[in-house]
Amino acid sequence: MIKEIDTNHGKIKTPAFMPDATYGSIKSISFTDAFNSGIREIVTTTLHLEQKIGSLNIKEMGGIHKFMGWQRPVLSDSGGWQVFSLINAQKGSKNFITEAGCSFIDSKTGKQTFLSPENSIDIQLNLDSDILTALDNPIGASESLKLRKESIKLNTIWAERAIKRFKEQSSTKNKKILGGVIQGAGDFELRKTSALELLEMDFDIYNFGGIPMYYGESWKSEKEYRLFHEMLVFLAKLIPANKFKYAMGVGQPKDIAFCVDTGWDLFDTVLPTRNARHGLLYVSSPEGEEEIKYTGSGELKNSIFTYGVQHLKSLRYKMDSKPVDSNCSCECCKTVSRAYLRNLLRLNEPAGFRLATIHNLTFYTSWMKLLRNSLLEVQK
RNA sequence: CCGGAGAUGGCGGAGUGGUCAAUCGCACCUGACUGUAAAUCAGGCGCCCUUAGGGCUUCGGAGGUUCAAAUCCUUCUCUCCGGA
Repeated sequence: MIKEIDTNHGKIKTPAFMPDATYGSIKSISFTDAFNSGIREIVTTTLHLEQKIGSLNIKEMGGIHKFMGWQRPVLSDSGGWQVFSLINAQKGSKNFITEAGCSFIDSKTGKQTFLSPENSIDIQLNLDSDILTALDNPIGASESLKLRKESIKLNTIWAERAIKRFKEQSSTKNKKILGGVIQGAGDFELRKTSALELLEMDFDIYNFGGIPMYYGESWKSEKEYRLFHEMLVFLAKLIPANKFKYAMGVGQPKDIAFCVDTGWDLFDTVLPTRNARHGLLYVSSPEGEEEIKYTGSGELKNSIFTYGVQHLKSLRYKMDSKPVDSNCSCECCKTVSRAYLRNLLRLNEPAGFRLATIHNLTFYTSWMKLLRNSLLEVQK
Protein backbone atom coordinates (compact mmCIF):
# COMPACT_ATOMS: atom_id res chain seq x y z
CA MET A 1 0.00 0.00 0.00
CA ILE A 2 1.17 3.52 -0.75
CA LYS A 3 1.72 5.41 2.50
CA GLU A 4 3.66 8.37 3.81
CA ILE A 5 5.94 8.74 6.78
CA ASP A 6 6.01 12.30 8.03
CA THR A 7 9.43 13.25 9.40
CA ASN A 8 11.18 16.43 10.51
CA HIS A 9 12.94 16.47 7.16
CA GLY A 10 10.14 15.75 4.76
CA LYS A 11 7.76 12.99 3.90
CA ILE A 12 8.85 9.53 2.90
CA LYS A 13 6.67 8.01 0.22
CA THR A 14 6.53 4.30 0.77
CA PRO A 15 7.41 1.77 -0.37
CA ALA A 16 10.84 3.36 -0.28
CA PHE A 17 14.39 2.26 -0.70
CA MET A 18 17.08 3.91 1.42
CA PRO A 19 20.75 3.36 0.57
CA ASP A 20 23.18 2.79 3.43
CA ALA A 21 25.43 5.65 4.40
CA THR A 22 27.09 3.63 7.08
CA TYR A 23 29.89 5.99 8.02
CA GLY A 24 27.78 9.01 7.17
CA SER A 25 28.52 8.58 3.50
CA ILE A 26 27.07 6.60 0.65
CA LYS A 27 30.31 5.07 -0.48
CA SER A 28 31.95 6.74 -3.49
CA ILE A 29 29.25 9.32 -4.26
CA SER A 30 28.13 12.66 -2.87
CA PHE A 31 24.67 13.35 -1.51
CA THR A 32 24.09 15.52 -4.56
CA ASP A 33 24.80 12.47 -6.68
CA ALA A 34 22.42 10.47 -4.51
CA PHE A 35 19.69 13.06 -4.87
CA ASN A 36 20.18 13.18 -8.62
CA SER A 37 19.86 9.40 -8.63
CA GLY A 38 16.41 9.79 -7.13
CA ILE A 39 17.35 9.02 -3.55
CA ARG A 40 15.21 10.89 -1.03
CA GLU A 41 16.01 9.15 2.24
CA ILE A 42 19.03 7.34 3.62
CA VAL A 43 20.16 5.04 6.42
CA THR A 44 23.16 5.60 8.63
CA THR A 45 24.62 3.59 11.48
CA THR A 46 24.84 4.43 15.15
CA LEU A 47 27.85 2.30 16.01
CA HIS A 48 30.03 3.45 13.13
CA LEU A 49 29.32 7.13 13.64
CA GLU A 50 29.85 6.88 17.38
CA GLN A 51 33.07 4.97 16.94
CA LYS A 52 34.61 7.01 14.14
CA ILE A 53 33.27 10.51 14.75
CA GLY A 54 31.36 10.65 18.02
CA SER A 55 27.69 11.56 18.24
CA LEU A 56 28.37 14.45 20.63
CA ASN A 57 30.74 15.95 18.11
CA ILE A 58 28.09 15.61 15.45
CA LYS A 59 25.56 17.22 17.78
CA GLU A 60 27.95 20.10 18.32
CA MET A 61 28.30 20.43 14.57
CA GLY A 62 24.54 20.91 14.30
CA GLY A 63 23.32 17.34 13.86
CA ILE A 64 23.70 14.68 11.24
CA HIS A 65 21.80 16.50 8.49
CA LYS A 66 23.90 19.61 8.70
CA PHE A 67 27.06 17.60 9.22
CA MET A 68 26.52 15.49 6.11
CA GLY A 69 24.84 18.15 4.00
CA TRP A 70 21.67 16.14 3.51
CA GLN A 71 18.36 17.78 4.34
CA ARG A 72 16.11 14.82 3.62
CA PRO A 73 15.06 12.07 6.05
CA VAL A 74 17.73 10.05 7.82
CA LEU A 75 17.08 6.72 9.47
CA SER A 76 19.67 5.53 11.97
CA ASP A 77 20.29 1.89 12.57
CA SER A 78 20.83 0.93 16.18
CA GLY A 79 24.06 -0.99 15.99
CA GLY A 80 22.14 -4.22 16.50
CA TRP A 81 23.38 -5.67 13.28
CA GLN A 82 26.92 -5.29 14.51
CA VAL A 83 25.97 -7.36 17.53
CA PHE A 84 25.38 -10.13 15.09
CA SER A 85 28.07 -9.64 12.52
CA LEU A 86 30.88 -8.47 14.77
CA ILE A 87 30.22 -10.25 18.02
CA ASN A 88 28.18 -13.40 17.49
CA ALA A 89 29.95 -14.31 14.31
CA GLN A 90 33.43 -13.70 15.70
CA LYS A 91 33.77 -15.96 18.67
CA GLY A 92 36.94 -15.44 20.60
CA SER A 93 37.13 -11.72 19.93
CA LYS A 94 37.22 -9.26 22.78
CA ASN A 95 33.76 -8.04 21.90
CA PHE A 96 30.96 -9.17 24.18
CA ILE A 97 27.22 -9.00 24.89
CA THR A 98 25.60 -8.91 28.31
CA GLU A 99 22.13 -7.94 29.39
CA ALA A 100 23.45 -4.42 29.99
CA GLY A 101 24.49 -4.04 26.38
CA CYS A 102 27.30 -4.84 24.01
CA SER A 103 30.88 -3.80 23.64
CA PHE A 104 32.70 -3.29 20.36
CA ILE A 105 36.37 -2.78 19.86
CA ASP A 106 37.49 -1.05 16.72
CA SER A 107 40.07 -3.44 15.33
CA LYS A 108 42.00 -0.61 13.73
CA THR A 109 42.20 1.80 16.63
CA GLY A 110 41.50 -0.42 19.63
CA LYS A 111 38.83 2.04 20.71
CA GLN A 112 36.03 0.47 22.69
CA THR A 113 32.42 1.52 22.26
CA PHE A 114 29.71 0.28 24.58
CA LEU A 115 26.17 0.26 23.29
CA SER A 116 23.17 -0.23 25.54
CA PRO A 117 19.51 0.13 24.59
CA GLU A 118 19.52 3.47 26.39
CA ASN A 119 22.69 5.00 25.05
CA SER A 120 21.93 3.75 21.54
CA ILE A 121 18.83 5.97 21.73
CA ASP A 122 20.84 8.81 23.25
CA ILE A 123 23.40 8.58 20.48
CA GLN A 124 20.70 8.60 17.82
CA LEU A 125 19.09 11.63 19.46
CA ASN A 126 22.46 13.36 19.48
CA LEU A 127 22.74 12.62 15.80
CA ASP A 128 19.24 14.03 15.42
CA SER A 129 18.21 11.39 12.91
CA ASP A 130 14.53 11.36 11.96
CA ILE A 131 13.85 7.68 12.40
CA LEU A 132 15.54 5.76 15.18
CA THR A 133 15.98 2.08 15.76
CA ALA A 134 15.87 0.26 19.08
CA LEU A 135 19.00 -1.72 19.86
CA ASP A 136 18.30 -5.30 18.89
CA ASN A 137 19.94 -8.64 19.36
CA PRO A 138 19.95 -10.83 16.27
CA ILE A 139 20.72 -14.52 16.34
CA GLY A 140 21.65 -17.08 13.73
CA ALA A 141 19.47 -20.08 13.00
CA SER A 142 22.35 -22.45 13.60
CA GLU A 143 22.44 -21.66 17.33
CA SER A 144 20.73 -23.97 19.80
CA LEU A 145 17.07 -23.48 20.57
CA LYS A 146 17.97 -22.50 24.12
CA LEU A 147 20.32 -19.79 22.91
CA ARG A 148 17.79 -18.60 20.36
CA LYS A 149 15.11 -18.31 23.01
CA GLU A 150 17.43 -16.42 25.36
CA SER A 151 18.40 -14.14 22.53
CA ILE A 152 14.79 -13.27 21.74
CA LYS A 153 14.12 -12.62 25.41
CA LEU A 154 17.04 -10.21 25.58
CA ASN A 155 15.92 -8.60 22.35
CA THR A 156 12.53 -7.88 23.93
CA ILE A 157 14.08 -6.54 27.14
CA TRP A 158 16.32 -4.24 25.13
CA ALA A 159 13.38 -3.05 23.02
CA GLU A 160 11.42 -2.18 26.13
CA ARG A 161 14.32 -0.25 27.62
CA ALA A 162 14.90 1.52 24.32
CA ILE A 163 11.32 2.68 23.91
CA LYS A 164 11.23 3.80 27.54
CA ARG A 165 14.34 5.92 27.03
CA PHE A 166 12.98 7.20 23.74
CA LYS A 167 9.75 8.38 25.35
CA GLU A 168 11.61 10.04 28.22
CA GLN A 169 13.98 11.92 25.94
CA SER A 170 11.75 12.92 23.04
CA SER A 171 10.16 16.31 23.19
CA THR A 172 6.70 16.85 21.81
CA LYS A 173 7.75 19.60 19.43
CA ASN A 174 10.51 17.48 17.93
CA LYS A 175 8.71 14.54 16.45
CA LYS A 176 10.80 11.43 16.16
CA ILE A 177 9.93 7.99 14.94
CA LEU A 178 11.11 4.75 16.47
CA GLY A 179 11.37 1.28 15.02
CA GLY A 180 11.59 -2.00 16.95
CA VAL A 181 13.29 -4.99 15.44
CA ILE A 182 11.64 -8.40 15.31
CA GLN A 183 14.13 -11.25 15.65
CA GLY A 184 13.88 -15.03 15.74
CA ALA A 185 15.93 -16.23 12.78
CA GLY A 186 14.10 -18.91 10.76
CA ASP A 187 11.77 -20.03 13.53
CA PHE A 188 8.10 -19.03 13.11
CA GLU A 189 7.19 -19.48 16.77
CA LEU A 190 10.11 -17.40 17.98
CA ARG A 191 9.39 -14.73 15.41
CA LYS A 192 5.79 -14.65 16.52
CA THR A 193 6.80 -14.35 20.17
CA SER A 194 9.22 -11.59 19.31
CA ALA A 195 6.66 -9.74 17.19
CA LEU A 196 3.83 -9.98 19.72
CA GLU A 197 6.02 -8.79 22.58
CA LEU A 198 7.18 -5.82 20.54
CA LEU A 199 3.65 -5.05 19.35
CA GLU A 200 2.61 -4.48 22.94
CA MET A 201 5.15 -1.70 23.16
CA ASP A 202 3.62 0.22 20.29
CA PHE A 203 6.54 1.14 18.07
CA ASP A 204 5.90 3.35 15.03
CA ILE A 205 7.77 0.99 12.72
CA TYR A 206 8.28 -2.74 12.92
CA ASN A 207 11.49 -3.98 11.48
CA PHE A 208 12.28 -7.38 10.09
CA GLY A 209 15.73 -8.16 11.42
CA GLY A 210 16.51 -10.71 8.90
CA ILE A 211 19.06 -10.82 6.22
CA PRO A 212 20.87 -13.09 6.41
CA MET A 213 18.75 -15.43 8.47
CA TYR A 214 21.54 -17.98 8.48
CA TYR A 215 25.23 -18.22 8.88
CA GLY A 216 27.34 -19.10 5.91
CA GLU A 217 26.03 -19.98 2.51
CA SER A 218 23.17 -22.23 3.50
CA TRP A 219 20.50 -19.56 3.68
CA LYS A 220 20.76 -19.17 -0.04
CA SER A 221 19.62 -22.67 -0.80
CA GLU A 222 16.25 -22.87 -2.48
CA LYS A 223 14.57 -24.28 0.61
CA GLU A 224 15.82 -21.59 2.92
CA TYR A 225 15.24 -18.87 0.39
CA ARG A 226 11.60 -19.99 0.36
CA LEU A 227 11.58 -19.95 4.16
CA PHE A 228 12.88 -16.39 4.08
CA HIS A 229 9.96 -15.38 1.88
CA GLU A 230 7.45 -17.28 4.00
CA MET A 231 8.77 -15.53 7.08
CA LEU A 232 8.29 -12.13 5.49
CA VAL A 233 4.69 -13.00 4.63
CA PHE A 234 4.12 -14.41 8.10
CA LEU A 235 5.43 -11.30 9.84
CA ALA A 236 3.70 -8.85 7.51
CA LYS A 237 0.40 -10.38 8.57
CA LEU A 238 1.22 -10.01 12.27
CA ILE A 239 1.97 -6.30 12.01
CA PRO A 240 -1.13 -4.06 12.08
CA ALA A 241 -1.91 -1.96 9.02
CA ASN A 242 -1.40 1.34 10.84
CA LYS A 243 2.26 0.48 11.47
CA PHE A 244 5.10 0.77 8.98
CA LYS A 245 7.00 -2.33 8.04
CA TYR A 246 10.70 -2.14 7.41
CA ALA A 247 12.48 -5.13 5.85
CA MET A 248 16.04 -4.45 6.95
CA GLY A 249 18.74 -5.49 4.56
CA VAL A 250 16.34 -6.49 1.79
CA GLY A 251 17.66 -6.80 -0.85
CA GLN A 252 17.71 -7.89 -4.40
CA PRO A 253 15.25 -6.05 -6.64
CA LYS A 254 13.15 -9.19 -7.00
CA ASP A 255 13.02 -9.57 -3.19
CA ILE A 256 12.03 -5.96 -2.72
CA ALA A 257 9.26 -6.52 -5.25
CA PHE A 258 8.16 -9.55 -3.30
CA CYS A 259 8.16 -7.59 -0.05
CA VAL A 260 6.23 -4.68 -1.53
CA ASP A 261 3.76 -7.20 -2.85
CA THR A 262 3.29 -8.58 0.64
CA GLY A 263 2.99 -5.24 2.38
CA TRP A 264 6.46 -4.10 3.42
CA ASP A 265 7.17 -0.37 3.23
CA LEU A 266 10.83 0.33 3.82
CA PHE A 267 14.04 -1.21 2.53
CA ASP A 268 17.73 -0.73 2.77
CA THR A 269 20.62 -2.78 1.48
CA VAL A 270 24.21 -2.32 0.46
CA LEU A 271 23.69 -4.33 -2.71
CA PRO A 272 23.37 -1.52 -5.26
CA THR A 273 26.33 0.41 -3.87
CA ARG A 274 28.67 -2.46 -3.10
CA ASN A 275 27.83 -4.33 -6.26
CA ALA A 276 28.44 -1.18 -8.26
CA ARG A 277 31.96 -0.97 -6.90
CA HIS A 278 32.46 -4.64 -7.61
CA GLY A 279 31.21 -4.31 -11.17
CA LEU A 280 27.70 -5.78 -10.97
CA LEU A 281 25.25 -3.43 -12.64
CA TYR A 282 21.47 -3.63 -12.58
CA VAL A 283 19.76 -2.93 -15.87
CA SER A 284 16.44 -3.17 -17.65
CA SER A 285 15.91 -6.74 -18.71
CA PRO A 286 16.78 -6.63 -22.44
CA GLU A 287 20.18 -5.19 -21.58
CA GLY A 288 21.15 -7.80 -19.02
CA GLU A 289 22.89 -11.14 -19.31
CA GLU A 290 19.74 -12.96 -18.27
CA GLU A 291 16.21 -11.99 -17.39
CA ILE A 292 15.36 -11.90 -13.70
CA LYS A 293 11.65 -11.91 -13.07
CA TYR A 294 9.18 -11.32 -10.29
CA THR A 295 5.53 -12.21 -10.82
CA GLY A 296 3.13 -10.60 -8.39
CA SER A 297 0.97 -12.83 -6.25
CA GLY A 298 -0.26 -10.57 -3.46
CA GLU A 299 -1.23 -6.93 -3.80
CA LEU A 300 0.51 -6.82 -7.15
CA LYS A 301 -1.31 -9.80 -8.54
CA ASN A 302 -0.95 -10.19 -12.31
CA SER A 303 1.94 -7.75 -12.53
CA ILE A 304 5.28 -8.91 -13.88
CA PHE A 305 8.54 -7.14 -13.13
CA THR A 306 11.76 -7.92 -14.92
CA TYR A 307 15.32 -6.72 -14.92
CA GLY A 308 18.81 -7.92 -15.70
CA VAL A 309 22.33 -7.78 -14.51
CA GLN A 310 25.71 -7.10 -16.10
CA HIS A 311 29.04 -8.42 -14.82
CA LEU A 312 30.65 -5.36 -16.24
CA LYS A 313 34.25 -6.36 -15.54
CA SER A 314 33.81 -9.36 -17.77
CA LEU A 315 35.70 -9.66 -21.03
CA ARG A 316 32.41 -9.62 -22.90
CA TYR A 317 32.15 -5.84 -22.40
CA LYS A 318 35.69 -5.00 -23.44
CA MET A 319 34.72 -3.43 -26.74
CA ASP A 320 31.08 -2.65 -25.93
CA SER A 321 30.40 0.94 -26.90
CA LYS A 322 26.78 0.95 -25.75
CA PRO A 323 25.75 2.70 -22.54
CA VAL A 324 25.22 0.42 -19.53
CA ASP A 325 21.47 0.72 -20.03
CA SER A 326 20.03 2.54 -23.04
CA ASN A 327 16.75 2.89 -21.13
CA CYS A 328 18.42 4.77 -18.30
CA SER A 329 19.08 8.50 -18.21
CA CYS A 330 21.52 8.68 -15.30
CA GLU A 331 24.85 10.47 -15.63
CA CYS A 332 26.63 7.18 -16.20
CA CYS A 333 24.40 6.01 -19.03
CA LYS A 334 24.27 9.45 -20.62
CA THR A 335 28.03 9.95 -20.70
CA VAL A 336 30.06 6.74 -20.86
CA SER A 337 30.15 3.38 -22.60
CA ARG A 338 30.22 -0.04 -20.97
CA ALA A 339 33.76 -0.49 -22.27
CA TYR A 340 34.98 2.70 -20.64
CA LEU A 341 33.20 2.08 -17.35
CA ARG A 342 34.58 -1.47 -17.37
CA ASN A 343 38.05 0.01 -17.64
CA LEU A 344 37.53 2.44 -14.81
CA LEU A 345 36.23 -0.31 -12.56
CA ARG A 346 39.06 -2.69 -13.41
CA LEU A 347 41.54 0.02 -12.56
CA ASN A 348 39.71 0.73 -9.29
CA GLU A 349 39.26 4.30 -10.38
CA PRO A 350 37.04 6.31 -8.01
CA ALA A 351 35.33 7.87 -11.02
CA GLY A 352 34.20 4.39 -12.05
CA PHE A 353 32.87 3.61 -8.58
CA ARG A 354 30.97 6.84 -8.64
CA LEU A 355 29.36 6.35 -12.05
CA ALA A 356 28.47 2.72 -11.35
CA THR A 357 26.99 3.63 -7.97
CA ILE A 358 24.96 6.44 -9.50
CA HIS A 359 23.66 3.99 -12.06
CA ASN A 360 22.69 1.27 -9.60
CA LEU A 361 20.99 3.73 -7.27
CA THR A 362 19.13 5.18 -10.23
CA PHE A 363 18.07 1.68 -11.11
CA TYR A 364 16.83 1.08 -7.56
CA THR A 365 14.89 4.32 -7.41
CA SER A 366 13.29 3.58 -10.77
CA TRP A 367 12.46 0.11 -9.55
CA MET A 368 10.75 1.57 -6.47
CA LYS A 369 8.86 4.02 -8.64
CA LEU A 370 7.71 1.17 -10.83
CA LEU A 371 6.49 -0.73 -7.79
CA ARG A 372 4.75 2.32 -6.35
CA ASN A 373 3.01 3.00 -9.65
CA SER A 374 1.88 -0.59 -9.83
CA LEU A 375 0.41 -0.30 -6.34
CA LEU A 376 -1.38 2.88 -7.37
CA GLU A 377 -2.88 1.09 -10.36
CA VAL A 378 -4.13 -1.66 -8.10
CA GLN A 379 -5.55 0.79 -5.58
CA LYS A 380 -7.59 2.58 -8.20
C1' C B 1 89.99 -9.28 -24.46
C1' C B 2 90.16 -10.55 -18.98
C1' G B 3 87.42 -11.22 -14.32
C1' G B 4 82.55 -11.72 -12.00
C1' A B 5 77.18 -12.51 -12.00
C1' G B 6 73.03 -14.30 -14.43
C1' A B 7 69.25 -16.50 -18.16
C1' U B 8 62.63 -19.97 -14.66
C1' G B 9 55.71 -20.06 -17.05
C1' G B 10 52.42 -12.86 -19.85
C1' C B 11 55.65 -9.79 -16.23
C1' G B 12 58.40 -9.58 -11.54
C1' G B 13 60.62 -13.18 -8.73
C1' A B 14 61.34 -18.16 -5.42
C1' G B 15 63.42 -22.81 -6.03
C1' U B 16 70.16 -25.30 -6.32
C1' G B 17 69.42 -33.69 -7.20
C1' G B 18 63.83 -36.81 -5.98
C1' U B 19 57.78 -34.62 -2.07
C1' C B 20 58.33 -29.54 -8.95
C1' A B 21 53.82 -28.51 -13.77
C1' A B 22 57.37 -25.57 -10.35
C1' U B 23 56.16 -21.01 -3.53
C1' C B 24 54.64 -15.99 -3.95
C1' G B 25 53.16 -11.14 -6.03
C1' C B 26 51.18 -8.64 -10.33
C1' A B 27 48.38 -9.17 -14.66
C1' C B 28 44.52 -12.10 -16.77
C1' C B 29 39.61 -15.24 -16.54
C1' U B 30 35.10 -16.62 -13.81
C1' G B 31 32.02 -16.15 -9.79
C1' A B 32 30.09 -14.24 -5.14
C1' C B 33 28.33 -10.00 -2.64
C1' U B 34 21.53 -8.73 1.01
C1' G B 35 20.36 -3.51 8.61
C1' U B 36 28.94 -2.39 4.64
C1' A B 37 35.11 -4.07 9.75
C1' A B 38 33.92 -5.22 1.64
C1' A B 39 38.02 -0.21 -4.14
C1' U B 40 36.34 -6.91 -0.71
C1' C B 41 36.33 -12.18 -1.01
C1' A B 42 36.53 -17.14 -3.44
C1' G B 43 38.09 -20.19 -7.41
C1' G B 44 40.94 -20.68 -12.01
C1' C B 45 45.37 -19.55 -14.60
C1' G B 46 51.44 -25.05 -19.59
C1' C B 47 48.60 -28.66 -22.95
C1' C B 48 44.96 -32.84 -23.20
C1' C B 49 41.00 -36.01 -20.91
C1' U B 50 33.92 -33.98 -18.40
C1' U B 51 35.41 -34.37 -12.42
C1' A B 52 38.09 -37.66 -8.73
C1' G B 53 42.21 -38.56 -10.94
C1' G B 54 45.24 -39.46 -15.03
C1' G B 55 48.33 -38.53 -19.45
C1' C B 56 51.80 -35.33 -22.14
C1' U B 57 55.52 -31.39 -23.10
C1' U B 58 58.34 -27.38 -19.92
C1' C B 59 62.74 -23.81 -16.31
C1' G B 60 68.00 -19.77 -22.75
C1' G B 61 70.05 -23.81 -26.93
C1' A B 62 72.68 -28.48 -27.57
C1' G B 63 74.96 -32.58 -25.36
C1' G B 64 76.30 -35.40 -20.93
C1' U B 65 76.31 -37.63 -15.62
C1' U B 66 72.40 -40.15 -12.65
C1' C B 67 67.51 -44.96 -11.11
C1' A B 68 66.05 -39.57 -10.96
C1' A B 69 67.95 -32.83 -13.33
C1' A B 70 64.96 -26.22 -13.23
C1' U B 71 68.82 -27.93 -9.86
C1' C B 72 75.43 -31.32 -11.30
C1' C B 73 79.15 -31.31 -15.72
C1' U B 74 80.67 -29.64 -20.89
C1' U B 75 79.74 -26.38 -24.65
C1' C B 76 77.16 -22.57 -27.40
C1' U B 77 74.11 -18.07 -27.43
C1' C B 78 72.60 -13.79 -24.98
C1' U B 79 72.31 -10.07 -20.73
C1' C B 80 74.42 -7.25 -16.74
C1' C B 81 78.64 -5.42 -13.55
C1' G B 82 83.93 -4.37 -12.88
C1' G B 83 88.95 -3.99 -15.35
C1' A B 84 91.90 -3.11 -19.76
